[in-house]
Amino acid sequence: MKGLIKEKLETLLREKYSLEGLNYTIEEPKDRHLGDLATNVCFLLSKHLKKPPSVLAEEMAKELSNEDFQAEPLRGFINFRFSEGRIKEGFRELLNLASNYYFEDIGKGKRLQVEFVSANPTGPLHLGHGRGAVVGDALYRLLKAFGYDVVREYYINDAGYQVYLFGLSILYRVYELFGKEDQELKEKFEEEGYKGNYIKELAKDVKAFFGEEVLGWDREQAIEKLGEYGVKRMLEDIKETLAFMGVEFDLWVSEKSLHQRGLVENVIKLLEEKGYTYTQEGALWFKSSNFGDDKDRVLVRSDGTPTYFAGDIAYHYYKYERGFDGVINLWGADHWGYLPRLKGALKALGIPEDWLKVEFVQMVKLFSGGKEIRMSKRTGEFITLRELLEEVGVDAVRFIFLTKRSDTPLDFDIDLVKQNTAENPVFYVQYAHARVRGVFREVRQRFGIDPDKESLTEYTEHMKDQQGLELMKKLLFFKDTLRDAVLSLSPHLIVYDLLEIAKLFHNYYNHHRVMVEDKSLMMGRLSLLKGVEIGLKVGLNLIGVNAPERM
RNA sequence: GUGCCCGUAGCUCAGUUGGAUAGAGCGUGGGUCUCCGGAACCCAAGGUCGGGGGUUCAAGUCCCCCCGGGCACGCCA
Repeated sequence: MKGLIKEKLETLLREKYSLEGLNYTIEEPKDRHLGDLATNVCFLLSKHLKKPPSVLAEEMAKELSNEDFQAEPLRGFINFRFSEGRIKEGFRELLNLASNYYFEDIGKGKRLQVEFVSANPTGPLHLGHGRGAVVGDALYRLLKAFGYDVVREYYINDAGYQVYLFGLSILYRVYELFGKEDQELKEKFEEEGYKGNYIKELAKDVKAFFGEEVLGWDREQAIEKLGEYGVKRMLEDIKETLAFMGVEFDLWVSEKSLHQRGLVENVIKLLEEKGYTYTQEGALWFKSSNFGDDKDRVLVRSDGTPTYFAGDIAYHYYKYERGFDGVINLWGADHWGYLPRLKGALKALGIPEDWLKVEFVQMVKLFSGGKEIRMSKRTGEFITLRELLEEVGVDAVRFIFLTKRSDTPLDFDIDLVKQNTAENPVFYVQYAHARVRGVFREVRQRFGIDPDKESLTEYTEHMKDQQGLELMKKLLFFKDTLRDAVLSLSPHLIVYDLLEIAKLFHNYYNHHRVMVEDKSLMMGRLSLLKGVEIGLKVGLNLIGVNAPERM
C-alpha cells in the first residue's frame, strides 16, 4: 500500500519539482484519525524550494488525490486516506493469493547463510541460547519467504581448552563416585572446572557404561576420552532441545573437523603470505590492529596449538569459499569485543566489508520470586532451556523472545508466565485464529457451506462495516511490516502487528455477528474473516508459532 | 580505568534513516452477554521519555556532560 503512494509522489516530485532521491518517510500517523498514511516530504522540500511546508502541502495534495486515495494537507504534512474501493480491491487480491500476497521476491535467490546458537557443547542450552535459536529461526523463515536461498548452520566448538576442562570435570566427578582421590585433579577442578549438576549426571552414566575400566586409564588419556564422550552427549542433548522447540539446522560444522581437514592451517598460511603476521614470544600473531582492532591477536600459541580465533577465521573463509553472497551471524552480546578482530581478519583476506553481518542477541535474565536466577556454567545452578520450554510451552517462549528487539536485554519473569499462562499474549493471537476457524466450522455445520475463495472474493463488496474496513487495511499494511522486517532483519516487528490484527479482530467480532439473515452480508463478513485467518497464519508461521484450529 | 549497549506508565516492553497531542500488553478501577468460542469486548486512571545543556521549523530519536544499570577488555571459547 505504501508503494502506491510512493509511486505517485515520486512522479510528482520528478515532473513538477525536478527532484529525486529525497529521503522522506511514508508512515502511519500517530493519530489514526488523521489518515491511513502520512508523509513529511514537504518539510524536506521546503529547504530546496524556499517555500513554507504548509504551502507546499496544499499545492501537492491537490495533485496527488486520485480514485485510490485522498490526499489532505495539514500543518505541512500530507495525510492519505485510501478509498473503500481501493481497500477492497487490495483485499480481494489478498484472498486470491492467500499467503503469497505477503511474500515478494526480494532475495532473488541470493545465497545466504545464517549461523546461530552455536553454543559450546560443554553444557546444556540456557535461555540466551534459546533466544538466539528463536530469533535465528524466525530470521531464516522470513528470509526464505522473501526469496533468499538460506542455509542454517551451527558451529560446534568441540576443540580447545574448554573441552579439556569439560573432560577433566567429568573425570573428577567419576573419581568422586568411585571414592578415588587425586589432589592435583581436585585443585584444577576447583579452580576452573564446570560445577553444574549435569556433570554429575554425566559421571554417573560414565560409571554405568565404562565401570571400573575408567580407573585404569591414564589421567590425561581419561580426560581426553571423557571430553569427547561428554561433547557427544551434550550435542545430543542440544539437538534434542532444539528439535523440541522446532528449530532445525541444515548443517552442523565441527571446529575440530576444520583443524583435521587442514583448513585452519591453510588460512594461517594465507595470512602469513600476505605479511599480516609476526612471531613474538614463540606465538604467531595476526596484525589485527592494522584492521581496526585495538590490539593484535594470537593465531598460534607458543605451544603450537591454534587458537579459537584462528579456527573461526578459517570457518568464515571457508563460508566465503562456499559461495555465499552474505552471512548473518547471531552472537551473544558478550562477544561484542570479538567482532573487530574477525572483521579485521576477513578484510585482510580480501572479503568485502558488508559480507558478514552480525546481529547481537542480548542475554535473558530470569526472575523468580522477585529475584534474579543466575545462570552460569562454571558456578553451578541454572535453569536450562529445556526446563523452561516444558514449564511454559514452546509457543509462549518463542513469542515472548520475539516481543523485544534481540539486541537489548530481556527480563523473563518465570512466575508470571507460569501463573498467567492464559494472559499470555501468544494465546490472545492464537485465540483469534482459533475463533475464526471456529466460525467457519459453525458455518459449515449450520448451512452446509464451505465457501471457496471465488465466492468470498465476490462477496467482499458486501462487507460494509467501518471496523471491518479498518481491519482490512491493517491486514494489507501487514505486508509493509513484513517487508520492513526482512530488510532490517527484525523479526520482532511481526509480533506487534499480529497483536494489533488480533485486537482489531476481537473487537470486530464482539460487535458484529457473522451468521445473520442477510446472506450477502454474512458472506461479506466471512470474506473479512478469511483474510484475518490468512494474515494471522502467515505471521504465526514466520515466527514458528502454531496457528491452532481450536484451543 | 578504557570501549560499547541500555535507562520510556506500577511491571514487561514498542516507538532507532528526527516529524503532528509519546503507544501496547499485563496489573488497577468501572462497565458489556437472550447471541457464531467470555481465553473476548468497551471506558477510565496512570508519563519531568534517568538529569542537564546544545543542534533544528521539529528531539524519546542526533551531539556534549553527569547519574544509574549491564557487557567486553585472555596465548578461554
